[in-house]
Amino acid sequence: MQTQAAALDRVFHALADPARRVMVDRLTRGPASVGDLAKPLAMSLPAVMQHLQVLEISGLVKSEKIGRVRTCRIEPKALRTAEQWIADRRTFWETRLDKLGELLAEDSKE
Amino acid sequence: MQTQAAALDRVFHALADPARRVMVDRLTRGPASVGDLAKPLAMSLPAVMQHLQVLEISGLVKSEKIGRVRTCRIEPKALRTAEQWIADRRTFWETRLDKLGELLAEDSKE
DNA sequence: ATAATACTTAAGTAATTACTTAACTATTAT
DNA sequence: ATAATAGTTAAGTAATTACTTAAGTATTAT
Repeated sequence: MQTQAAALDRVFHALADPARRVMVDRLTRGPASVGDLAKPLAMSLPAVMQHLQVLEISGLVKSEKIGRVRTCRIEPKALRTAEQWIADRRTFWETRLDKLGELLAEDSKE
Repeated sequence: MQTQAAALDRVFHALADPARRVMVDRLTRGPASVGDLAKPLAMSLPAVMQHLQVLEISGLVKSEKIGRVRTCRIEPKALRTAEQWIADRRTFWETRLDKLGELLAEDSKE
C-alpha cells in the first residue's frame, strides 16, 4: 500500500516541527481557535496558518470555521497510525531480543 | 528542556522519509551493512549514506566499521522517545474524553 | 455606518533536503 | 602487486520548508 507510506511521511513530518508539536499538545487539552494556537508561538499568524495546514493535510487536525473563528481539534486516528508504526517495530525488535535470550540460555545449559 | 524538543525534531524528521523507514524496518530484523540497507532502495549508495547519517544523528541508529564493512543496528531508546511523546498526548486526550463522558453521564441522571 | 477582530491570500526569500555523478580511500581476495 | 569490494567525500542542483510582510475578506461590536 503506497498510500500508507505517504500518510506516515506526512504525519511524522508534521510532528517533526516544535511549533506544530506545541499546537498538537495544546489541542490534546481541548479544541482551540487559530488565535489560541498562535498565542504561545513567536511567529506571525500566517506562519501559524501554514503549520495548521500541514497538520490538517497530515490528518492530525481537523477544523471548522464558525463565524469569524476557526475551531481546531485533534484527530487521534492519525496520531495512532504513527504510534503504531513505531510500536510494531519495537515489538519486532523485542521479540528478536527474546529469541536471542533463549538461544543464549540454551547455550549456557550445555 | 530545549534539547528534548530538538531530539524529537530529529527523530520524527528521520522517520518522515520512506527510505529511512525501510532502513529502520530492516534493522529491527537485525544488524546490517550499508550495502544490505541499500539493496532494496532505488538510489545511489551516497544517498543511502546520507540517510544513514540522518538516522545516526537522530540517535535511531548506531554503526561501527570493521574492516571495510560498516555494520548498523537500531538504537531503540530513540524510537521509544518518539513513541512516548505520542502516547503521552494520546493519554491526555483519552483522559479528557473520559471526563467528558462522566460529565455527560452526570447530566443524563438529572 | 465604522471600526475592530479573526483569519486568509499572495508573494518573496533564505535555508534545508534529497538526491545526483565523479573521484577517492581503505580492505580483502587473487 | 593488482584487482575487486565496500564504503566515503565532494560538489552541484531542483524541490521543499519555514518563515516574512503587505494587503486582503468576512464577522461582530459600537
